[in-house]
Amino acid sequence: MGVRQAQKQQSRRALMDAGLRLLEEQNLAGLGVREVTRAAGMSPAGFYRHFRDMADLGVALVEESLASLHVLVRSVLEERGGAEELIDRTVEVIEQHVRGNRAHVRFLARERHGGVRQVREAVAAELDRFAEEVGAALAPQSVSEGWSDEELRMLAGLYVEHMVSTAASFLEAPDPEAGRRIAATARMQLRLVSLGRRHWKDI
Amino acid sequence: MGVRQAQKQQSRRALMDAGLRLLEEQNLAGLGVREVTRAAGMSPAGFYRHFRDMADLGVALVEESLASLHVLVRSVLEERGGAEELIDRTVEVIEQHVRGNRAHVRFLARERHGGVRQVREAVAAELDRFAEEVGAALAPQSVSEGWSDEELRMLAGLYVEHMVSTAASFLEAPDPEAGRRIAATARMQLRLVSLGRRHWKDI
DNA sequence: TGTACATCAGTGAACGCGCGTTCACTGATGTAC
DNA sequence: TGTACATCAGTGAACGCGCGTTCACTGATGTAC
Repeated sequence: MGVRQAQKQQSRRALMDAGLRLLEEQNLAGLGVREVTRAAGMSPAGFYRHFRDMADLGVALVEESLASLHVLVRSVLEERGGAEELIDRTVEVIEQHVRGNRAHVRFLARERHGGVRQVREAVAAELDRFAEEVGAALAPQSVSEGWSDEELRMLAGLYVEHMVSTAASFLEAPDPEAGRRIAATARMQLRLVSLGRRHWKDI
Repeated sequence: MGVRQAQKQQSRRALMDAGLRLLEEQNLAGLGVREVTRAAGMSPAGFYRHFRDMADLGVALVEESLASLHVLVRSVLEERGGAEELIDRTVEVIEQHVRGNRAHVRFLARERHGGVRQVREAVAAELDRFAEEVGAALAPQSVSEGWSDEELRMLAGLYVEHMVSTAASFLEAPDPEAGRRIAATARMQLRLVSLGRRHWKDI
């Protein structure tokens, strides 16, 4: 990649970083081209060398945010161990991810039901893919014996939804103590779901 | 109430209705005073006879939206019957509520993690109150024997979170068939949680 | 009931401002020979 | 290596526009007697 390409890439990053930072306190729909370019140290017109409009930048941010979330989900699904350890590990990984990617997580929580259709749809489509992936990982487990595709999808959806809402809760935690309470609650909830899962086929 | 008061009330309603309608397609943070007054058939300056600013109108809408949700939650909690009927009834009530209050539900989903702090906090506080209320209703049930306050709060939180996410799903359903799928999934998820709940004290 | 005055919801004009987008441009980087 | 031209990321000025908010006002409603 030539110097010019590298510089362009750098400017694009600066715009996305500025956007991400500004979006911690406001909605994508309320974010302005001038605002972002100002924060990125660029002239307003320069924005258009990278994005068609703000929605376009939003979609780019969704892709980036969900890519890092994808890594997270995959890593949890690959873990092996007893139910209890898996639950502890899951909650721990969510908490760490939120800590390390506050802006991305906040952006997703905020724009998931936000005012920009393209962005909403991108988030929804990606969460569906997560659910599918989780479902595929649950299928071969012995506890899932006799489960239909529909039942697996239902369970996967419950897990994904729980992950999202737990991440959003961590985001709002005002202090470490609140974080610990959220983690404890999330672990109990996962334990309860796991129990229900084990007894699903008891008739 | 005199004629003048009644007319003022009517104008206030017109502003809130216009806001609610406009917020189906955008965020509160992106909504303008002129936009709302135009939609409500009032001059821009008239807005300030009713609200300090848009955030103020937002908080009024939260209160209204959550009042109707409160009625919903209460009605479900008061129902009596077998676990299976209660689950069916719960999902049915959620679906009906979304059908009859689309704009309010959408507003809540959108602004729960939206860009206006006051509004976010109002929603969070009210959802906490719901969870507490649900917890109080669960406590006396025989299945809850031996459950600590913490455990009851954890379960109540799971139910409230599930209600919110199910309502949001109904909102996005493009056709009746999708609605039926969402309802079926929600019922199964509640059944699974109910199973976990019954086996929570099995050691 | 009638009259004189007070209240105040809603108006219309005005303000200064920052917005998104366009344009011709500049000058560093890339390419062909 | 050097030269001549092409590309194109980023600039700075300009545009027209709708914004939030203020202000003095109007006229219907309310109140006191």
